[in-house]
Amino acid sequence: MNKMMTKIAGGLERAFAARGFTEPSVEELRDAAGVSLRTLYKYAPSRDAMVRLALEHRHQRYLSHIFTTPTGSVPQSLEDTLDRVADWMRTEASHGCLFHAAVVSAPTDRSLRSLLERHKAEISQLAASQAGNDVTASDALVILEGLTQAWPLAKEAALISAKRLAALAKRAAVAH
Amino acid sequence: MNKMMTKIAGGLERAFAARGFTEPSVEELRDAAGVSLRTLYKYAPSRDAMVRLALEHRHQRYLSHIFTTPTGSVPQSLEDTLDRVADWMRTEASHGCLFHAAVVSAPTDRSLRSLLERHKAEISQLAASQAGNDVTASDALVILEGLTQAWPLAKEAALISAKRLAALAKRAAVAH
DNA sequence: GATCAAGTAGAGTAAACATTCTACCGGAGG
DNA sequence: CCTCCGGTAGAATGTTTACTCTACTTGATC
Repeated sequence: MNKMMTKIAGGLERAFAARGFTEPSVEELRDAAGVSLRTLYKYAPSRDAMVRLALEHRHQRYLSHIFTTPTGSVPQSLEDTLDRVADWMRTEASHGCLFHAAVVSAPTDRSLRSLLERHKAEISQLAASQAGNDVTASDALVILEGLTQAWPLAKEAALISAKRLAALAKRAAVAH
Repeated sequence: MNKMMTKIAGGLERAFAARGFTEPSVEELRDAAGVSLRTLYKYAPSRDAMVRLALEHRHQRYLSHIFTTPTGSVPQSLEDTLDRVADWMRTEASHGCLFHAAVVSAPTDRSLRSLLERHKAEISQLAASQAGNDVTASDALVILEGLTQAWPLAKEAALISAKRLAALAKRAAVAH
């Protein structure tokens, strides 16, 4: 039941991340979820619902990858957070943010947009507060979006630039 | 002929900007282009070609909006450039970058990806050099992407943050 | 051992949509 | 005058695809 739910959500997330939101057919999504068409539709009664399910799963995984700690090392500064984001990009999201991708593929879907907004608001607030509010949430948002979006184009150079900007913003804040 | 070409390209750009790349049907694109289906296919022999046509048109308009001068005021700093980008977002692209949107809607299309890469490389190099190289192209890329992507979420606050970051980067560069 | 909840496998349906084709029109040049 | 070039209008085609439905299996619980 909940086992089944997370299995499906995980499979859907993988499929959408690998192939985008428009290309995979429902049959392809079924294969990725490893489940029959009937049960897939039971847990997500429309293709749109499959997208939402995948994004909710993604949100949880992203949060725990960036902010929570398997071993105890919580990010202490925006620069730490950026390192973890870069790590995420390297291993999981080399094509960019899945939330933006979802919204862009269905720009009229109101519920996707609000999912995106909640996701980004949570991330940027967490990033700012983990960094001891050396930096505003809006600064954090611009830098995080900049890194995430520039990553596919500039890879490690984008990380270096983002971290330099974060360091400058912090120093400026500390000096009032 | 060329008259017809730019009319079609402009109409397509408007349609894709307003409704995304997946939703509008070719018939809707035809209406936006103000032309018959037959001539539409003459100038863009497939839907994919329509996307490319729209993006090329977009690229020209974006460059001239940001960097060239109707009245003579070329941007002299990255901050000036950011003001012009914000102006563009206010009036034209409140939903985000059309190139990213196109790639995301067809992630396997190699030609779209290279269009995106050329577009972004040109923009960030121009931005850095207009600013007298107070800032690297990679810094400029991160800040520009950050503003463009954060704009739909934070509007004017994103502009303020982006400009502050640009100012800090410049001061740091000037002080070696 | 019967029942029932929850699954698989996959055929069927109806709509949407990209692309093509047929038939027609206006006007500029010879 | 007439003849094409370059356009309009829109019907036809064939494929793709989201979603539904039927028939069957499994395994736990009473």
